[in-house]
Amino acid sequence: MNGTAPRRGGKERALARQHWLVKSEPEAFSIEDLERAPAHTTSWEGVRNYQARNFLREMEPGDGVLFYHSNASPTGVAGAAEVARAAYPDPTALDRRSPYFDPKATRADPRWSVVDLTWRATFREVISLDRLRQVPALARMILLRKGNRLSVMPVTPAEWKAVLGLAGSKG
DNA sequence: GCCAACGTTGGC
DNA sequence: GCCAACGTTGGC
Repeated sequence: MNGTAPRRGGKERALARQHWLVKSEPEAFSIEDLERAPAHTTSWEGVRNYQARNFLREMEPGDGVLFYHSNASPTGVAGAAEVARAAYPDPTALDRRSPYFDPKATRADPRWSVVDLTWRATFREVISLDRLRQVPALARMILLRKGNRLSVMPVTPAEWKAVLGLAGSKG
């Protein structure tokens, strides 16, 4: 008993994959861009909101991610991805030439995090906001709450299932 | 382009 | 610690 045995943070996390939604303006980075990226994978850079960052830090490899197009036509869920690598420091926060540079970030305290995401699917049609709002199972989705501006947010298993169901059906 | 909603900053 | 000013997000 040397007290160094690692404490697993609860079995529930090891058993249950979690689900998330990330937003992106397709003009900046779209689901098609992710599909075309090397190894279908990108690091999710530039999150500069603490609540969103904290969600990034909860992600684990294998978690499912809905990919949402904001400021688009139509705006809506455009595809799905998967967490490929858990959170690590966002290098763009320390890069003076990056639009995401944060003068308050330091190597000792980088402040911001990224995860790596791998493309899983591009939906044949974007599931529009209007469509999402019609689905009773999604009534409480964070995405649909008035005034919501989070760019990274959790999705319940039921919501995940419902959205993928819409993606698989004709709409 | 407009504007509501929200987060952050900074003066006090 | 309060809160007004400001900047940003994102739907329309």
